[in-house]
Amino acid sequence: MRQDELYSELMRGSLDLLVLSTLRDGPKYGYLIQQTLRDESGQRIRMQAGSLYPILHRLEEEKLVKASWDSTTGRRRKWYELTAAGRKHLQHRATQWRDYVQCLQGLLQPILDGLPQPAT
Amino acid sequence: MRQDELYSELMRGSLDLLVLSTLRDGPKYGYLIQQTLRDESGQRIRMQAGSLYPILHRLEEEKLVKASWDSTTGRRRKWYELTAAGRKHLQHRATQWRDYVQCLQGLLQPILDGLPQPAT
DNA sequence: AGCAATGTATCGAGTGGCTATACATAATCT
DNA sequence: AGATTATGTATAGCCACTCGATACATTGCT
Repeated sequence: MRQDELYSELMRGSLDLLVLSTLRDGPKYGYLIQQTLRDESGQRIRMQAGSLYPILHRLEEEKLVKASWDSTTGRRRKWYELTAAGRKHLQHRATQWRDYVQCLQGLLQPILDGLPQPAT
Repeated sequence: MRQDELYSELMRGSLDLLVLSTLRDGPKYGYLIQQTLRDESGQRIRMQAGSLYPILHRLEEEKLVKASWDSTTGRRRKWYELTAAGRKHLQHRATQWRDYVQCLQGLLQPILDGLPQPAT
């Protein structure tokens, strides 16, 4: 656990999905992927660098992303972008995730009903 | 992977949540938990015995479920039921899951839009 | 008698996330 | 100028976990 009240546990099954989804609109480098997840989730999804980079390397090895170093700036940056296969994979996994959520919803709804609403 | 087109990957982060949720209406034994998940998910969620029993033992150790052997029938059955702490834990995890889903929804919606609808 | 379903359990292999650590550059503060 | 913080990528090792295979016993069916 750790990380106080974050989603570390739940993220286990969808880490690659999280990473791939941040690349949907174009290339990003690792640190920027972290920031994107953090910001777009209202500071709730925090992916550790030690988790992120191994995932990126694996995705690269699986030809789902393509990487290239940025040599123009003094700062070393490795940009990742979806390959065609990567985009297809992302769509497949996203669809699968939506279906899985629907499955769980049925099981959890009776529990969630009768519970106080979350702070919106 | 394996298991063809099931949710093995996605389930990784929510296996204990799945198990606990089947106990919400009363005690069940392992095999029955498997059947419940399978049936209530339209045959899509299949938890292997090799995954289920270690989880149940861990939950028991964590005092989230209480187990007792059924001695009346010839068939060995170990019934599990939620403890007070277990029910609280379940509610907490269910809430957390709902919030996490909402986070991901935002990231995935643009990808899911423009994709063919699933077979309902 | 033979086979499938029911029922619990464990082991070994493979995977995979996370903490800690390392290293380097740019920007900001004092 | 020196120190600290933010930016940026990467790896090693520990730990936890999932799953397929396997084992064993009972019940029901043919």
